[in-house]
Amino acid sequence: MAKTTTPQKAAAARQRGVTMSDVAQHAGVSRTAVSFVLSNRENASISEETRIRINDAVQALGYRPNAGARALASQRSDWYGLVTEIVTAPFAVDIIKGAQDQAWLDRRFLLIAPSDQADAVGPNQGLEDAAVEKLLEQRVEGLLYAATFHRGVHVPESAHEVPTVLINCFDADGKLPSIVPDERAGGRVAVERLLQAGHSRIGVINLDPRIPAAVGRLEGAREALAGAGLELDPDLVVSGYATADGGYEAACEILDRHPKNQRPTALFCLNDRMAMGAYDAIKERGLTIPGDIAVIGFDNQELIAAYLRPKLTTVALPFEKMGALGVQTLAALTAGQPITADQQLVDCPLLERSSV
Amino acid sequence: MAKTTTPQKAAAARQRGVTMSDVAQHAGVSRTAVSFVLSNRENASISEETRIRINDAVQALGYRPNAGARALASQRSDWYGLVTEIVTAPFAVDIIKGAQDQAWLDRRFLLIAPSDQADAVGPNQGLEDAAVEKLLEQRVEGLLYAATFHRGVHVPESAHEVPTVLINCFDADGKLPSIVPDERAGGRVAVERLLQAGHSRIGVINLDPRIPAAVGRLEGAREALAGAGLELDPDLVVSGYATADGGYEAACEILDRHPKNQRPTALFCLNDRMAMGAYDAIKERGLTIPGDIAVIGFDNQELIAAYLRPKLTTVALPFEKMGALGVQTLAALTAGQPITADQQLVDCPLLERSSV
DNA sequence: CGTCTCAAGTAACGCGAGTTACCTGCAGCA
DNA sequence: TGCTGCAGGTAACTCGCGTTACTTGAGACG
Repeated sequence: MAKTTTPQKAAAARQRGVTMSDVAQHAGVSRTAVSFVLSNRENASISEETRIRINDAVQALGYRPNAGARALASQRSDWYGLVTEIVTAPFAVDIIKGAQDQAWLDRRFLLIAPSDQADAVGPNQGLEDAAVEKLLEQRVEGLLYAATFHRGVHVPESAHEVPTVLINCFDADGKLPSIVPDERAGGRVAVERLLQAGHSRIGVINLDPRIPAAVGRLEGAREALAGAGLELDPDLVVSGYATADGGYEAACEILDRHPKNQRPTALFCLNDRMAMGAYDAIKERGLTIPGDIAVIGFDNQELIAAYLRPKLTTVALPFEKMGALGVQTLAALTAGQPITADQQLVDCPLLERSSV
Repeated sequence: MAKTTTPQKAAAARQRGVTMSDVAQHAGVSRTAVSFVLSNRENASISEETRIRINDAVQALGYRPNAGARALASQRSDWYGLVTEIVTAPFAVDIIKGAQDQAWLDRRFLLIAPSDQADAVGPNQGLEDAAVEKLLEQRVEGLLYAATFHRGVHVPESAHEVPTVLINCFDADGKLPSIVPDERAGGRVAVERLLQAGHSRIGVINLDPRIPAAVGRLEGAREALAGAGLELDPDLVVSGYATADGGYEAACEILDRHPKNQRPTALFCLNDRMAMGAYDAIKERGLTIPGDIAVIGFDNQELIAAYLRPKLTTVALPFEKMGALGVQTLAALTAGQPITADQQLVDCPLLERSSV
């Protein structure tokens, strides 16, 4: 914080763009010397005295390196590209946060390009060609692709020109490394929590059974039950739309289908929005949470989970961590690590609140 | 879509970096000619024939311009910097979306730099120096600063070196242009809607009365009432924390404070989270929405408003529009329009759902 | 037939840096 | 004295592209 620059001087100078040559002239040395000092060159022989003179000149003139010129000369850009539909469909924003923070730590820049393929199906699903093309024009050293929900995607050819890592989705063609949530472990931990609370009749409000999240979470639920010597009762599993209304309807069905004494005492909702609807169904019937019926969700959508009454116990999707891990993985790849199609599973931690 | 490049060839070539010179050589012309064709130069005299030859060469080699080099040579970068805490505190994400989309349309790139000043108070509130510095090193042509909630911010010196526009906040020093929601009009439209539905005893669940949002929205509410010859009853205004719990408590107070016949028949909640809590308070008392009590919110936080039962009628904060407008304003400034400290107000539209 | 003009294109410089190869002078050593 | 070696630098080339000034050849015109 030892800036001795007078703001006026510095500002005025910057307007016209202070270059290394200006600094060199001011310090009475060659531009090369300045370059050596600024890039902290190991084996450069610059006396302590001139090093100081140069640094002083930098301060005095308010010199600021030109990142573009540096990239051009050094053939390295310090930039990663992030293609994502998250900007378009604001869910899983924490992926961006995690990636941003990690990139910032690594002194790299994230160029974010929007993709609007969230709901696309068919040949063009996945990365958007135009976005990738634009990013490659910026000479990004690597690409990240982040999806709003866990699924398989197709990646365009050009993305293979630089190291690429998928976040919250995986390569349908099985060539690229990816970072995805460990849905199965998450489902297991959720149901284990319910078992631990003494529940044995557990209802499940399922998602569309074809998506990876549903498959994994349900599988995990089965494992947990099996661990307690129980089986998943098909009568207690109802699928619905992934919305509050869907959850409401599914919960109504589960609750009304059975006589009181065979009714489940706990509901595992495969996402928080459905849990939100389930709350309504339960309350409407004069039942209490968690007294009469315990509820556990999945996703940890803060706006819902933290604001429902009672607050919702849920399994969190590790968005931020996945984002950070994506950047770290990409860093390793750009540093020369061989590219494999590994799928890294990230833990989904249980968030205890008040609904169990 | 008439790409005739064979993927293999193009990809291989790109690896080593196809330059303009390569294209020139392939087409049998000078590099200058290629440059002229690619930049669509008005007064360049290039015959149709060679123009085609050059374009063919571009396709054949899979040439991709180097954005950095272009910026260096032309002294213009096509980049805007967006400094924001939204990445850190994912609210108002639609500002980013709006800005992104607009920038994309304008063929400009948005460099997003995180700031974590959301809750900072004091001298360092506002833009983060480091983020701005980093962006200026990238030679962005302008800066945007976006806040998660409407407030005054302080901007560091260096941000004044390039055109800067504030989104969802305003310059506490009164020097920079800004884009903010028209809170007052929003408050007015909300209460007018309630009046129109026949309500005359309207309760208000207020935010911290010191923040601009509260001031504006309440002012608007007063205007609407005045328009109907009514006044705001201080007994019907309760402030609370901007959370569901805060709204719950405030609603309880308003509802229980008065005998049944003097109880308000409608609640204007100054944000949706508080409305969420108010719902609970109302339902707990065996009252229905909107039958017994109408509720109107503010913010249009989709996850809440669209999933509450009944769905919440609310006034939307025009995040996306503000983002787009920010980029447009910045474009005008970088194009040479004089910089003024204008504060542009953006309309907050009413979103009719089912709670009124 | 000589000159002028214009279409069509090219050579060469500069943008702001990184990087390599080279230069200079002084100390040490035989 | 003459040679070597090294600390302390510098000149010059390069990155990929925009841009200005200049060249060349062919047709028009008097």
